[in-house]
Amino acid sequence: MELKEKQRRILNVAVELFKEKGYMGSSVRDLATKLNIKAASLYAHIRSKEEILEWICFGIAQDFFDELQEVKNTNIPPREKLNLFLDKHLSVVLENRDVTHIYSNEWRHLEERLSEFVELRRNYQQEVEELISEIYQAENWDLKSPSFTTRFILHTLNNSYFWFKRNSDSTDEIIDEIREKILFGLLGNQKQ
Amino acid sequence: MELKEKQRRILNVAVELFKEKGYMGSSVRDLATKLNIKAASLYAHIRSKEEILEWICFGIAQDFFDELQEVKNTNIPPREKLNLFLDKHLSVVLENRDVTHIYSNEWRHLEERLSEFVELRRNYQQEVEELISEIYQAENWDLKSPSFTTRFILHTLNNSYFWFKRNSDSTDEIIDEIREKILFGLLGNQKQ
DNA sequence: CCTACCGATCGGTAGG
DNA sequence: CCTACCGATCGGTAGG
Repeated sequence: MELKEKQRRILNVAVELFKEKGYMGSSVRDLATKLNIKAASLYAHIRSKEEILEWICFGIAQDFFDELQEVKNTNIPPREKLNLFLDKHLSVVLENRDVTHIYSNEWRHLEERLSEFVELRRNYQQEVEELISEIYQAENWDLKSPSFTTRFILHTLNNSYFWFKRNSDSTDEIIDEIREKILFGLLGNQKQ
Repeated sequence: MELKEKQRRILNVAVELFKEKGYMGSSVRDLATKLNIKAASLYAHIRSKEEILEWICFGIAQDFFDELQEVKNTNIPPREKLNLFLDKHLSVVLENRDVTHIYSNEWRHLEERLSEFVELRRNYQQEVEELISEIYQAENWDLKSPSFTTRFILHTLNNSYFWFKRNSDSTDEIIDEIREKILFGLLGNQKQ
């Protein structure tokens, strides 16, 4: 999925548009207008509207996979590995908020490559579940339902950008705050 | 917003449809087909497609408000009040998963009553924030950022149905599990 | 509840 | 990159 410069520009503008109006609520004419060209001219660079959605969904999915591989290849204690995974996944999310949002909410409008995408996501979830299980086992923590816990983690990470109104804090501070909430919840780190 | 029986049936079928295809991805013809009537016949019961979205979004918003009022009017210790709020809000969510999903993700497609909806939601968030602040103050817990914490709570509650693949557990068990995750996170209740 | 129909807009193609 | 245009579908109305 090597994109040319023009395609990259289309992608970026489309992300903005889809984020604002949703994929189904955005027309190729809307997109063309934002790019200061006519709708028909888009088709010199894209096969279809859906192809742009594929760029978005499969691109960020690949980023998540890459980051996971890095974590798995690192040789550090389990508890640090958990933190590293949370931090790395969060970095990808926070550096690609709009893309992550579209990835999370518009993937079902993929048609041609829908089943491929669903399987990719299932694989990712499966691999994260394995990582989590290993960590819990090594630390002797109690893991009631690995798949429930994995979905909790991924969904919470993928939507954490919603908790912020604006970018007043630095990304590192945001990551710290979210990691603490996920690990210890509302009260887990309160002196009760 | 008193709905007649026919309207209630339209509402229920629309919720199913919007959940599956999204509001913008659902046509009034799709909806009519599911109801075994012609698209034009719908307009004897609805003013517009948007009106159905209004029923969904404002209806569940009212449910959330009602539940919050009940919690506020109850005279119990602060810590129990927090649990009660979490349980009550979760009940509404879990008993109305599809409606909550549409409320969370499709509200921006309201046009006529968009600003009214946005204000209603801001008010709700504000009232929850007050409740949370009172509870933290009474318990002498540390509340760094009330509005961050409130958004964390609401967003986590509103999306918790995603963590479950199927309805194998009873709702009460689900509520317990989610409440624990929100209060104590992944590790807060582990013997470390 | 239906048939018949409206203007607007959709994603996309032909041809330059 | 454009103009010109395609058939399909959109939300919705008229009239019964």
